[in-house]
Amino acid sequence: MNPTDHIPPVLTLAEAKAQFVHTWGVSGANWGVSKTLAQVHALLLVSPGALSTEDLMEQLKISRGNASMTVRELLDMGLVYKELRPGERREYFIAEKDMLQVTRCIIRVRKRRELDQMKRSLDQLANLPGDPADAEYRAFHATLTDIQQLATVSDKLLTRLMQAERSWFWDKFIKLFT
Amino acid sequence: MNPTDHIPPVLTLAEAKAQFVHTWGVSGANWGVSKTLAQVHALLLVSPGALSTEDLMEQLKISRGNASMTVRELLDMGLVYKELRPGERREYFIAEKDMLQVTRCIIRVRKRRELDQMKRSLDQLANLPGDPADAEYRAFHATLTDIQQLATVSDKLLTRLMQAERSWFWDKFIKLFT
DNA sequence: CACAAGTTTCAATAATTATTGAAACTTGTG
DNA sequence: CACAAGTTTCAATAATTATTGAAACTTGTG
Repeated sequence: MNPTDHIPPVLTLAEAKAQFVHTWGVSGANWGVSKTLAQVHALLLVSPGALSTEDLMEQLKISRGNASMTVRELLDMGLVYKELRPGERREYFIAEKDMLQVTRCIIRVRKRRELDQMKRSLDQLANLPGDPADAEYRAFHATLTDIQQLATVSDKLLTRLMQAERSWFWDKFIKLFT
Repeated sequence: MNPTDHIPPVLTLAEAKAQFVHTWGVSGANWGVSKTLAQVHALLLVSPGALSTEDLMEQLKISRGNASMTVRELLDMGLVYKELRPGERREYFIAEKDMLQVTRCIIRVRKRRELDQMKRSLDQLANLPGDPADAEYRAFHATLTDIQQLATVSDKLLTRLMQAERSWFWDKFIKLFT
């Protein structure tokens, strides 16, 4: 009896990939993107080569329209690239595999959606005139200013993280926290 | 003509508060909590005193059930406290006004929902055995390891931010980025 | 320019998530 | 313990968001 015979792999590679796609899909829903978007991203991340719309439809069992729109959104986010093959009409897609780049894209997209928009509304409100002698006004204004300051700090932190070079900020963080 | 006569306040305090509640509600939706939850939080943040369920229902035009569940969720998150008044059945609620505390609560809740759960699933997958001679397996494993490392760094960063004392980490960040 | 092989759009529909409101429950008091 | 004054639960419904799939569109080629 071969000594490795009795240690069967728990999952085949294909099964592990499928599970990753599933997991990433669930996580995506928690992150505020659609399950399909996360799954398409996951599938492209673990596929060595580029995939066509047809491949995505088939492997994830989604419609052509869904595949088309989702892929376009991933292209907009910068998480996926088009791969054109000479002499072929069909478009292929390949994921950005460098996790530093992926992180940057995700931070950029989420910052825009979650922070920038709020900041714009707050700036407007915080500058409103009011009677500085009115205690209620002062309280309101103080709360708003606090929130604004927080938003500003978060903004700058995220901007730095986004621009970080692997060599500098990133390594610094890894060293600090690993 | 008094020189200030022709500069009427653009909004009254009440209007500004209403607008803040609205803004915070819209932002809340982008942050992955329900609009109502964000609005209740906003209203409590800008109210000098504590409010009852009845007050919330009336001011935000929401049902009793909604108010009750939303307030409980905010209590669970640690963003809102109960205020009990001797001799009264009715419960009043007051928001945590210290923005450092508020930030901690939000980080904690979001980390749990968005990161911790994903990390658990990933850890399981990344430890799967496979044939190290298989290039496809190595690629898959490398991607997973990268993601895992990223998740770990994010986790530690957020944990630090969460435990940060105003005097230390917080000021450091403010200085670094303001 | 007609056609083949694709992609994109978008109205209809399905799936999901949030909200209502009435009934059940809780708790303090005479 | 009966009642008053609240709170909570949860099934039904409303609102929102995601998905489908067919029609319109695009683009390269004989």
